[in-house]
Amino acid sequence: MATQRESRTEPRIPLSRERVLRAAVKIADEHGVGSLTMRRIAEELGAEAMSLYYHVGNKEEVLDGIVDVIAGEINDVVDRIDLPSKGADWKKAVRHRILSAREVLLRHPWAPGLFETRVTTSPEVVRYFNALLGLMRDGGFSYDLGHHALHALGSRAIGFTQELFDPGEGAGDASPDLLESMAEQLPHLVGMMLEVAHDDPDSTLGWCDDQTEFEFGLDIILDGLDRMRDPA
Amino acid sequence: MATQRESRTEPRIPLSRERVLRAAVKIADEHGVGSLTMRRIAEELGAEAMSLYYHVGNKEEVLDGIVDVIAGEINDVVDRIDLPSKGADWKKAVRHRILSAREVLLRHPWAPGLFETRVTTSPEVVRYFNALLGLMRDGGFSYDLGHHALHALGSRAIGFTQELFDPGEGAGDASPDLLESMAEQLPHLVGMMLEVAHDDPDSTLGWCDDQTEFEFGLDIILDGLDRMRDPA
DNA sequence: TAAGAGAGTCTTACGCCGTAAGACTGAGGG
DNA sequence: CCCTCAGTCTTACGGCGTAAGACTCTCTTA
Repeated sequence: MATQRESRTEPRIPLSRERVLRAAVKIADEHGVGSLTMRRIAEELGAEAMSLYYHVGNKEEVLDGIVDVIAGEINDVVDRIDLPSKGADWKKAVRHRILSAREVLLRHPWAPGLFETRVTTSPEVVRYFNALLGLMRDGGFSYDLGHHALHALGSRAIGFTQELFDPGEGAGDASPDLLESMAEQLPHLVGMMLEVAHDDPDSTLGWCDDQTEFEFGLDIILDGLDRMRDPA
Repeated sequence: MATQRESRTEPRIPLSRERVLRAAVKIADEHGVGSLTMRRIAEELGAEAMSLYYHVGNKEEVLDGIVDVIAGEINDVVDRIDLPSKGADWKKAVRHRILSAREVLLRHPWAPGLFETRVTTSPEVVRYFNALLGLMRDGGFSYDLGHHALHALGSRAIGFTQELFDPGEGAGDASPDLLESMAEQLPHLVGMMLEVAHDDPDSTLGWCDDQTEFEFGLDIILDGLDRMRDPA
C-alpha cells in the first residue's frame, strides 16, 4: 500500500534497442566485456534486467549488436577517407583504411576478443569488407585474388591480431639468474629476448598486439599481394 | 544410518590433475568447450565438483591446463619431424612444422578459440615457439627478424587463423533474387561470391578457416620473410 | 592394536548468471 | 469510461563457480 510513487524528477526515458546497445558498449569500455551482464546493463539504464528482453532477444543478440556498433564506428571513420586507389595506389589506400580501423579498436580494447567469438556476421563488418575489396578491385585484383587476400589478412583486415605469445614479455624485469636457467630449455627465445627488449606497453590491443609488429606483418602481406595483382 | 557402502565393484581410481585435464579435453572434444563445467568434469570422473579443487586451483587453471595439453600434443608430433633447416631449407621446415601443428588442431576444433582467450602463456606453447625460432635461426634469421616473424605469423605459427567473415558463406544456397538485392549494397562482395563459390565444408578450423586459404596466407608471409633473411 | 595425522573427497550453501512466465501500468482510442 | 496493448517489472528456476568445513580413508608410530 505504501508504494509511494517514485520521485518523478526523472521523466523516465523509454528503453530501445539502441539505448541498450549503447549502454552495453559503455560498460564494456569502462569495466571490460567480462562484466557485461543483463542486470548490469539494466542498472546502467535505471531499469530491470527483464525489461531489456522486450528490445533484444537475448544476451547473444546484445553481443552481436555491440560488435555491429563498433564496426559501424569503424565505417564512419573509414568512409571519410578519400584516397586514390587506382592501380598501384591500392596498397596505400588499403593500408590507411586498415590502420584507421585499428585506431577505432584501440579505443575499445575488449572488441577484438568479442569479434572473434561472433558466429553470425555483422552487417557493418560485411559493409567494411565490401569496401575494402572495392579498393583491391581498383588496384587490379581479380575476384579470386581478392578472395585470397581477405583470407590472408584475416582479422588484420579490420585492424587487429591476437597473438598467442608475447616473445618480449618480462624481458625487462626477468632476473639474469632466471634467464640463465631458462636459457637451457629455451635457448632461442632467451637469446632473442636478451637482444630485442621491446617495452612498448602502450599502443597495445588485446594483450600483445604491438603497433610496430602489426604494421610489419601487414606490409609483408600487402607486398606479397601486390606482386600477384594485375597492374592496371 | 542406512548409508550402505557403495558397491565396491569399482575400486575408485584416485583423482589427479592429469585425470582432470584429460577428462576436460574429452568433454571439449565431444561436446564443445561451452559445455565444460566443473560439475560436468567431475561427473565424467565419477566424483563431485568440489573434489576437483584439490587438484586444480580453479576453472581458469583447467582451461590453461587443457591448452597446455593440446600444445603438448602438438609438440609430440612436431618433435618427431626431422627435416634440414639450414639456409634456404628453413622455409620448408617451418612450413611443415606449422602444417603439422594445424593437423593436431583439426582434431580439436574448439582449441583455437580457447588458445586466444588465454592470458597466461602455456609452457608447451613457449617450447613450441622456441623450436620454431630455432629453425629460423638455422635459416639465417637475426633475432630481430625472428622476433618480427613470430609476430607476423601470429596464431598462424601454431596452425590456425580465426577469420571474422567468410566471403564464401551461403554462396551456394543464396537465391539469385537475394543476391541481386544485395548486389546494390555490396557489389564487390556479391561479384566475388558469384565467381568464387568455394564450398569446402571439410578441413575447417573454427568457423571459416580453410586449408587452402591458410596455406595461401602462410606462404605469403614465409616468402616475405625469406626475402629479408640473411642467406647462410 | 589403538590413536593420531594428513591427504583426499564430499556436503552444503551462497551469490552470481540468463531468462521463462506472467502480472502490472499508463497512455491512447472507441 | 473502459479497453487495448506496448512496455516494464516481479518472481522464480535451474545452472554456474567456489567458500567453508565435515567426513573418510590410509598410513605412521607407540
